[in-house]
Formats: sequence, C-alpha cells, structure tokens
Amino acid sequence: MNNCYRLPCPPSFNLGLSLDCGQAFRWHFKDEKWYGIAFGKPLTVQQTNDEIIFYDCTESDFNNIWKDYFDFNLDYEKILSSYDDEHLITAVNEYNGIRILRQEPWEALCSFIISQNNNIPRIKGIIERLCEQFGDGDTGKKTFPSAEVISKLSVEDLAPIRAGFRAKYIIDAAQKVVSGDVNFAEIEKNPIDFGREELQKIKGVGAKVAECTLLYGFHKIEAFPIDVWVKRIMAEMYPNGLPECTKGTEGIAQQYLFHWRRMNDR
DNA sequence: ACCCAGGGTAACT
DNA sequence: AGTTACCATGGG
Repeated sequence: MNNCYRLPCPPSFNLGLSLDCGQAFRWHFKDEKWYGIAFGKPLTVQQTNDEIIFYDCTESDFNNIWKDYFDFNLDYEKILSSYDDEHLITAVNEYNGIRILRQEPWEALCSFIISQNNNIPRIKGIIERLCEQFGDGDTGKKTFPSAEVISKLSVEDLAPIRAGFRAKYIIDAAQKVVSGDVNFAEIEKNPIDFGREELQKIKGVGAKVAECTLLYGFHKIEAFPIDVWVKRIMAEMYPNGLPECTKGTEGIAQQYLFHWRRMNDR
C-alpha cells in the first residue's frame, strides 16, 4: 500500500463503468476499490471525485501497463462528441466514461469463446475457475493461464471449470495460437478483415467471438460485435444500419449501446 | 420447472 | 443460401 500512483481523472473516464460493462470479466468491486489483474500485474484501483488512485503501483507500472490498458492515449471526448444520433447521445450521456480496455489478446479470445451462449455471471465463474486452476501466482489473484499451458490440457483436464461444450474450443484456440496457425502478430499489424479470417480458423470462433477479440484484445475499434442485445438494438432502433457518425469507431458505439440497452431492459 | 444467456456447428431443406 | 436442432451449464 506504500506506493500509490495518483492520476487526475481524465475527461470521459469512469473506472467502474469501464470495468463492469461486459468487456472484462476478472475485476471485483469491494470497499470502494476495484481489484484485478492484467499483463501479470495485480492492481487495486479507485476512482474518487477528482482522481484515479492506483494502489501499490509505481509510475513505470502505470506508464508501461495501465496507461494503455485503460486507453488513456485515445481522445474519447472527441469521438463521443462526434456522435450526432439521438440514441447514442442518450447512451453516452447516461453512461459517459466507458472506455474500450486494451486487454491481452489471448485472454480476450479465450474469455469470449467462453461467453458464447452464456450469461455474464456464469462467464465470470468459469474464467475464475480457469485462472484459479491453471494460472500462476497467489490464490485470489492468479494470472490468466497462457495459451502454452492450456494447449497441453485435455477436455477432461478442463472439466472442473465447468465450461461445458466450450472446453474443446478453448483447447483448439490455445493449440492454434501456440503453433502459430493463428498469428497474433499478423492480426495486430494487418487490417481487420485479416484478423476476422484468421480467428475464425478456430473451432467455436464465429463472427461474434472474432469481433470481440479484435475489439477488446487488439483494439480494433471499428469491430462491431453483434450479440443478442445488439441484435435487439439494431432491430428496434437501426433497421437501416448504424448511423454514419459511428464510422471507424463502431466498437465504441457498440459498447455504449450494449450497456445502455442491458441496463434499461424494461 | 422454465426460459435464457455478449454463439457456433452441423445437418438439414 | 437460408433455417433449425443441438450443444453444457446454471443464473434469474
């Protein structure tokens, strides 16, 4: 608790919304603070009236990990203020401060494989068991297990995490990532369509999981995952497609609409 | 007990 | 090319 890094709160940033809007599954809120781990580093972090407090965190940890993780280098005010569509304006006003986290590609891929035909509380449970069983570090704050570790497991090994039919998909993903059959470095530097094709080589990865991986794991903010909620949004509000103002930042618009629609479900 | 969940696959027309 | 049953599990 000795080393804290304090950051004046950036505009258009809400810590709790960003961590709990359905894009990341490993953050827990307790006693006014958020607890989590990413890139192998555990973190306790809190938002006060005017600052973000990173507990037990050096300035170099902030600069090397969390500054990017929370996407502080992207100008959200500029993007959000360019939305001239009434529903988006409502969603942004109500939930201002959601940012697209820059998660680790493998964690994003694996997490959203687990997400398919599943609900968020249960997704969190499966991921927690996966990390507790196969991750490194202390109980309660284990790392997300690497693709290398998962690639050597069998479906039976994964039985305790109770992922159901998704277990075989997780293993196939890990094996293809380790072998280089699915190449993260190439996905990173190529246009999004390359990543779409590359990721869908994996069993159990279709358009939606690929889109989530590209958005949350590779920060391709033009990715537009369509799940059941976004499907409802499109049917109810955008029968002719997304408004022009979202071009190039569809993933950010999607995150606001997704969360807004979920929170206002009758 | 029932419906549904940040879907995808394979087997159908 | 466009439907549809089925997948494994458990939250609400």
